[in-house]
Amino acid sequence: MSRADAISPARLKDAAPLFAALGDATRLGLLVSLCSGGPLSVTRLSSKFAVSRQAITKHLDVLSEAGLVRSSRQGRERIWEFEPKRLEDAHQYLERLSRQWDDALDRLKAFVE
Amino acid sequence: MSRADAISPARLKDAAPLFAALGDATRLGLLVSLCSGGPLSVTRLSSKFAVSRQAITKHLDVLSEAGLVRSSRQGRERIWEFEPKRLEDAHQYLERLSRQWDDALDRLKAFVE
DNA sequence: AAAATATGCAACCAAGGGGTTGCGCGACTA
DNA sequence: TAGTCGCGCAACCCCTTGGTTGCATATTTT
Repeated sequence: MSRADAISPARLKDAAPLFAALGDATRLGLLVSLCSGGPLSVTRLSSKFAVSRQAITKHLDVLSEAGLVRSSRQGRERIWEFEPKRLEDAHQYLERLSRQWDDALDRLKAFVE
Repeated sequence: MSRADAISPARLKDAAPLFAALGDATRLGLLVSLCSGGPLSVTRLSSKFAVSRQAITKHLDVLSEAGLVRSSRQGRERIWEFEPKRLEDAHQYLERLSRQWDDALDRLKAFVE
């Protein structure tokens, strides 16, 4: 058990933009909407927030770039939907960190005894 | 099981700065260092990265503001250490999101049948 | 065909972020 | 007492970000 793999710099560079995408209240709100409300169009999403449609589009682009969301054209609408895979990545990354912390504590404990 | 609590806007506003703090490769690197390497001083941390000591100080301030790290004075040095509680918050937040997603899928499934 | 709707694209703007350099000051060390 | 070491503070810089408005374009709807 435990004894986590070291966190490589490459993995850091991968994880940072992912967390950065999550680091905005509006974007988190969008994720929540898409998560629990199913696929939605841009304007329908915009109506839930206090900023312009274009601003929402930019946020969706950021989320898309991070792989947290996916879009498809349907007639004159663009429909956005949640993409759970990348969220799992973020999850795993946090776990890796806290596991590393636990290991360090274990080592310290072993050293004291 | 499941049927997650709704994610309140208040919680969004709390989570966003936390993820934002994690959204930078250098800061993630600092966390990894403090996580597995134990408490360290600013200059000692700086030596591990390609940027100036002052830049590292700024990053540490951001992490501290987010509650991910804690500092204390020791002689002429300032020692920084990892603070696991907030990381747990981030972790829980992600779980809440994915649980909400799973619930939505369950509802859809139930509807189809 | 005309009107309405949904989106895309571009320009622009203010603020914040990540980085630097320079300097001053308190705290150890020789 | 000098010197060195570790930090903090402030000013400055450039680029990114989150936001806006205005207009063009494609797709329905009437």
